[in-house]
Amino acid sequence: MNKIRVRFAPSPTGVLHIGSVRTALFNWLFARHNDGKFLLRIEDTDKLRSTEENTRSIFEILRWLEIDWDEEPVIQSGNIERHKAVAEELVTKGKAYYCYCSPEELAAKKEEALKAGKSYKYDGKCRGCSEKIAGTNPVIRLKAENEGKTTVNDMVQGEVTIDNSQMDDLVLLRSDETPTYMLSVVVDDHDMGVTHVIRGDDHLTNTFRQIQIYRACNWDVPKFGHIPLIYGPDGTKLSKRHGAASAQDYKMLGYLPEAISNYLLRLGWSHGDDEIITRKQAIDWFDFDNVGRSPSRFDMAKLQNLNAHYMRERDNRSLLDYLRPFLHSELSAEQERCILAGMDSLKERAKTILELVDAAQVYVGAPQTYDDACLKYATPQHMKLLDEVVTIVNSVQSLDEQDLCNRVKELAKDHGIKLVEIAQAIRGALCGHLVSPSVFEIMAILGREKTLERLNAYIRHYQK
RNA sequence: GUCUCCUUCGUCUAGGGGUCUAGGACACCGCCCUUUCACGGCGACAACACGGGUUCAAAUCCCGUAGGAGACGCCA
Repeated sequence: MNKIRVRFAPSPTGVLHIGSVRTALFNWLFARHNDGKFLLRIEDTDKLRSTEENTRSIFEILRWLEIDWDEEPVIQSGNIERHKAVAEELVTKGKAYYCYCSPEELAAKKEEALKAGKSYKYDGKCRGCSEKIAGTNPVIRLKAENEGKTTVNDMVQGEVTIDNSQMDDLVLLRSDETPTYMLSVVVDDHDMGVTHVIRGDDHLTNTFRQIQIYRACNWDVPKFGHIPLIYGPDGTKLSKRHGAASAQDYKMLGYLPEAISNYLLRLGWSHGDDEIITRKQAIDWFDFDNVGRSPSRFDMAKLQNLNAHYMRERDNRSLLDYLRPFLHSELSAEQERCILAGMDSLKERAKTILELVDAAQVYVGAPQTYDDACLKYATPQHMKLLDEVVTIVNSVQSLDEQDLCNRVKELAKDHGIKLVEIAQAIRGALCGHLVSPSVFEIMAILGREKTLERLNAYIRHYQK
């Protein structure tokens, strides 16, 4: 029995689109589920737009998402001679031919066809040319079958049939003797022993062209699975202008890889009512029967929700390591101690690492400014209360969250006011704004010295 | 324009002829918890695109219509 072999074949002409990441994930899950191989191929034949840096970032982001590959990645540009040889062989076998039509000539015909309201298709003028005339630069075109119909049994889309009269004599080899994408994919997929081609929906119609190449070469045609594209909230293809479209973008926005994976998996695939799905479950459950055929829209709010979930699930130490690169400076041992101590409460309030970074500022340093909202808790009466809080902080033996809470509650009671009045004033002093974990927890973590500094600074600031 | 695909709550989806007065999740709204914000708990709102068939019975099958998307390169 032949083992399943799938591949992910990005072109390094930019960063990885989030839709490509999903394609990679589906390929990977399919391979792992079936105990097959997941291969990588870098389609760098567009030399002008492909860069080393993009290739590196693709590897990096896949590793980050824990999508590992099984064999040495294939670099497509290394196979150009092979592609060329295949094209020439097809000419000798009478399956392809040299075409001497100039681009201008073709453009004119195309325009004419368009004007007449007809769809353009190469007219096959050079179909008889099996010889290469010395000193010329013809392209090689495939002699497409245009009788009958071709049906693909797609793993996602089901049976798709096209009339072969639609088929075009596509270019296999350009006039500069470089292979076209159509030729390269087919040859490489064949040479790599790819059994299942899983890719974006946008390739569905290309599939029929590629099948023709497989047939001309007399090669086994792999199975195909075309997964629907991901759209933005407005229903058009997700792109940069929707805010973030690449995996890198989401990484920088502070999303965890496991959240992105989980979200992408559920976008277009389902397993009953399950929403939170571990890697292991994903591998166990993944199959193409449950991949939807309709395109889906990217929903940032749901991603955030999942991210919040996975942040709460992460242990505090790993979260601390995670937020380091987002910080402006190195953390001191003391700052680390505080953040770690307060992490349980911090992570519960953050949906992204970026938000966690903001929330952690309480433990990085004293507030530089105070939000206007603090004004509400900066009246002379509040200052008097804070003076008493200072007294409490000075008088207790050590700062304990529960103990502080009890004492301040007592204080509120004595003054006949609600706890919130004092708590918010303290919060303003500690954080510079009015949203944070428990102020008593913060005081206990910060310790007496820093707590007093911040309380006094606040009092001084508003007493002027 | 031609070809191909798609169409269940705002969004992601469950559903594969009767168990659907259509289930879950996110978002939104309300309540509870509460020192703020979150978390958590409870609840509300909310969908089978439309029109024809087939059938005792259709969200589920068939055919149209409309809308959306993708492909039509010597880009990948």
